[in-house]
Amino acid sequence: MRSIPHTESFPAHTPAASQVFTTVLSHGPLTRLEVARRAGLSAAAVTKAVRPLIGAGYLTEGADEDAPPALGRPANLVRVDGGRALFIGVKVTGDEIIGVLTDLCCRIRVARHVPLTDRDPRAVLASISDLAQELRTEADELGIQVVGLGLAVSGDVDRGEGVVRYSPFLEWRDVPLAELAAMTTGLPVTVDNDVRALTVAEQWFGAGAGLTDFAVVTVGAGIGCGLVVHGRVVAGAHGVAGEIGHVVVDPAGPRCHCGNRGCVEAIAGDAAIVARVREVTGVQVADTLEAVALAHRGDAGAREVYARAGDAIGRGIATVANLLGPERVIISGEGLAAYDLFAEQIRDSFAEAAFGSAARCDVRTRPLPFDEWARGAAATAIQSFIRAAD
Amino acid sequence: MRSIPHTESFPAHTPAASQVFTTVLSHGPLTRLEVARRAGLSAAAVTKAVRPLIGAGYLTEGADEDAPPALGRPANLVRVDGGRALFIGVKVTGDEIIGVLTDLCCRIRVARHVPLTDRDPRAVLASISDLAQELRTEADELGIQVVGLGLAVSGDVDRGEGVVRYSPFLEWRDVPLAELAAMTTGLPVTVDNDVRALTVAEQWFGAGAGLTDFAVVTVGAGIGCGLVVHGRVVAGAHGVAGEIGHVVVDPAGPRCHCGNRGCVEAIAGDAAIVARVREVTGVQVADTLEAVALAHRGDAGAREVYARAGDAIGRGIATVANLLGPERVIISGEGLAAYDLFAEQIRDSFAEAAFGSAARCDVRTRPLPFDEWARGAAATAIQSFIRAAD
DNA sequence: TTCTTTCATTGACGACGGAAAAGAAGGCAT
DNA sequence: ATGCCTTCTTTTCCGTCGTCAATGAAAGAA
Repeated sequence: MRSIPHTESFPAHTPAASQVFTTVLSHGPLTRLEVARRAGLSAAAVTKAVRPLIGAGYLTEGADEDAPPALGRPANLVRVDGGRALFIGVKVTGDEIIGVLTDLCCRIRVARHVPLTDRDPRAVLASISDLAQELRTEADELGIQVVGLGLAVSGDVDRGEGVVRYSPFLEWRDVPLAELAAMTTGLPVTVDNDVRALTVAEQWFGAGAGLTDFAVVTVGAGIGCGLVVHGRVVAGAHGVAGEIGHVVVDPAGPRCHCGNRGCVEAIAGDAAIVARVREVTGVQVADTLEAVALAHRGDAGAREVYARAGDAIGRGIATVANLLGPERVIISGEGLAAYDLFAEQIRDSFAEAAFGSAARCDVRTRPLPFDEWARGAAATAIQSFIRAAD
Repeated sequence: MRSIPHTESFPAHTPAASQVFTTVLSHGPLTRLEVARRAGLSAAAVTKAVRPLIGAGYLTEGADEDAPPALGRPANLVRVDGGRALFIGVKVTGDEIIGVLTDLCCRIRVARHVPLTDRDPRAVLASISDLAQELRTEADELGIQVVGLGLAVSGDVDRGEGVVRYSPFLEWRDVPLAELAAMTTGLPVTVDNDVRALTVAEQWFGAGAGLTDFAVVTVGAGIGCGLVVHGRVVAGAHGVAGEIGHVVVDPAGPRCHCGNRGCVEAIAGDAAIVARVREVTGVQVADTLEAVALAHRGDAGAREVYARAGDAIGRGIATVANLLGPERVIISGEGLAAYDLFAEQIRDSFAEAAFGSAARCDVRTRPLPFDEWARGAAATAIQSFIRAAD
C-alpha cells in the first residue's frame, strides 16, 4: 500500500464511514437501518456517514422497485455506484500478465492479457505500464477515472511496504514494485501476494462476504491457500502463510521441488499430475488438458491419479479445518476444470480427515475465470482506496 | 463469559483504559510514556487512563530503585498491584481437578488438587465448589477478595455462552457450566477450553506477551495447540480449532482413536508412545515414566520411538507454521519431561518440513508445572474481569 | 381522515483521545 | 549556587464521533 501520486481520495474519514461503506459494498443494496444493524452502529450514525458518500457519488439511493409492498414507510436502499471509479488489477505470472479494468464493485469491465518474455523487473514494469495505459484508455472512453492499480504477484510480498521480497517464478528479490509502478503510472499502487489478493476479492465480493473465518484454496500449477481469521487476511509474520501446497500429506509420497516428500502440491499440482499420468498410463500427455481428456475418456490409470490428487487436497483442507475451524472453505483455481475428476475424493478425504465438528465446515467450489486473479489484484486496490482515508 | 453475581467491577470503561491496563499487565512496570508508545496512544491519554486505575488500587506507581541515573526527570514506573484481587482457576480432567489461587498478575499463591471419582456434572460441580471454597478461605487469610473463577475443560467449549458443548473425557454434552458454577460459588465464572486457556496465559503472562501471532503446542496424553492470530485466540467457527493432534502426518501410521491413521497424537501421544515402546522393546512399561526411564537408560528401541514422536510433533508444528506463519511456537505440556528425548528430532523435522521463511519461526519450549493448566483457567478469569467493563 | 407502522433525520449531548503548552524533577555546566 | 537542559508527566482546551431521544416522512389500514 503506497500512494505517492494524488488521484482522488475517498471521503471516509471515520471508522464508522469505512465500515458503512464496506458493508454496503459487500452486502448489496441495504436500507440504512439494515446497514446499522450489520455494522453494529446506530441508525443516526449511518445517516451521517452515508450523506457525504452520496454527495461524493460513491453511494446512490433509490427505492427497491420490485419489493413487496409492506407496512410503514418504504425503505430507501443504499447501494454502491460501481461506475463512480475504476480500478486496474494486474496479475503477473512467469509468462504472461493479465490485466482487468473493474468498477468500484469489482465487476470486470475489460480484460486483457499479454505474454511476458522477459522477467527482468524493468521489462515487467514496462509491460505493466503499457497494459495499464491501455486499460486507462478504455476507462477514458467510458468517461470514468481510474483511481487505483493493484498488482498481484506470487511469492513473498510485503503489501505494507509494496515490496516483492521473493518471487520464485519471476526470480525477483526485494523489488519495490509499488514505488516503481506508482512512478511510471502515476496511480496509487497496491502490491500483494496473488492468493491473498484472491482472498480479498472473495472476502469483499465473493463467497466469503460476511464471514470472519474462511479459507480459499486454489488448485492449479501450485496449490495455494488464503486464510481469513478474525475478519482479516492472514499474512504471516515472515511473509509466509497459507502454504497448504507444502503441507505433507504422505511422507512416502513423491518428492516435491521444496525438497520434501508428499506435499499436497507434489501430488495434486499440475506438473505432478501430468508426470504421474505419464508414468501410470504410459501416455505422453503434454499438459493438464491432455491429462484431463485422458481421464475423461475413462482411462483408469489417469482417473486414479486424479483421485489421489483429490485425496491430497481433501487432506490438506482437513488440516486447515482442524487447525483453524473456518466457517467455509472455497475451492477455486484453474485446476477446477478437472473438478469432476476429484471432487468426490476431495469431499470423502476431507470428511474422513476432519476432526469432530471441523467436518461441519462448508466446503464449496467456485469457478475461476482466467481473469479472476487479476480481479483479486483490483480488489486489493479497491481496499486500499477505501482505507487510504484512515 | 458470564457474570450473574456482582462481586467487584473493574474501572476500565474506555478502550484506552483496557489497553493501558493490559499493556502494563503483560509488559511489567513501564513509564507512562512507554505505555503510550506500546499501546499506540498519546501520553495524555495514558495519564488519564492510569489515574482511576491507581485510585481503585489496580495499578501502583513508584520510581525504579535500581535504575541507572539518567538525564531528565526520573521516570515513574506504573505496575499492576497483583495483590489487589485474587482469582481462582480450576482445570477439570477426567480423574482429578486442579485448583489454583492466583493474584491479578496471575502468580500462583496456592495450588490444590483433589481426585475426581464421579464425572457426573453435579458431582464435578460439587468438587469444584468445595475446592473453590477452600481456596477462598485461603484468600480470606490473605485478606484479599476473590473476584473471579475460571474453569478449563478439554473438548468443545463455548466460552461466550459458558457451556461445555462436548467433552469426551468427562462424557459431557451441553453442560451450562458457567451458570451452574456461578450459582454455587457466587463468583463470576469463565469457562473455556483448556488449551485455549493455557494460550491466554501465555499471551498475557508468558512467552506470547506482545506477540500478535503465535501458537502453543501441548505435548502429553493428547497433543493440543492453541493459536493466536491477529492478537486474538482462535476459537473456530464450530468450536474446533488447534487440533494439531489430529493432523495426519503419516497415512500409513498407527490407527488413532479418531478413526484415522497417523495422526500426530497416534504417534506422539502418551498412550501411543507407551504402546509402541512395549511393542518395539518387549518391555511391558506401565506408563510414560517407565517408558522415559527406559529410553534414558539408553534402550535403542525406546529412543527410536521417541525420535519418531519428535518427528511427528515437528511435522505438526511445521504444518502450523506453513499455514499461519506465526512469530513463535511455544512447546509445553507434561510430555516435556521427556523433552531431551525428542527435542532434536522436533527441531530437525520442523526445519525440514517448514516451507521457506516459515522456518524462521521461533520454536521454543517452556516447562509446564502441574498447576499450569489451572493457571490458564485463572488467566481467562482475569481476562473476563478486565473486559467485563466493556 | 386519522392512526399505525416503519424508515430516516435532526440536534443536543457526552465521552474520548489528541495537541500543545506548562509543570516537575532531576542532572550538568558555569 | 544558579540557571539551563533534558525527560517525564500533567493540564487545559478542543475537535470528533457516535448515541439518545425526539421529530419528521411516507406509506397502508381503519
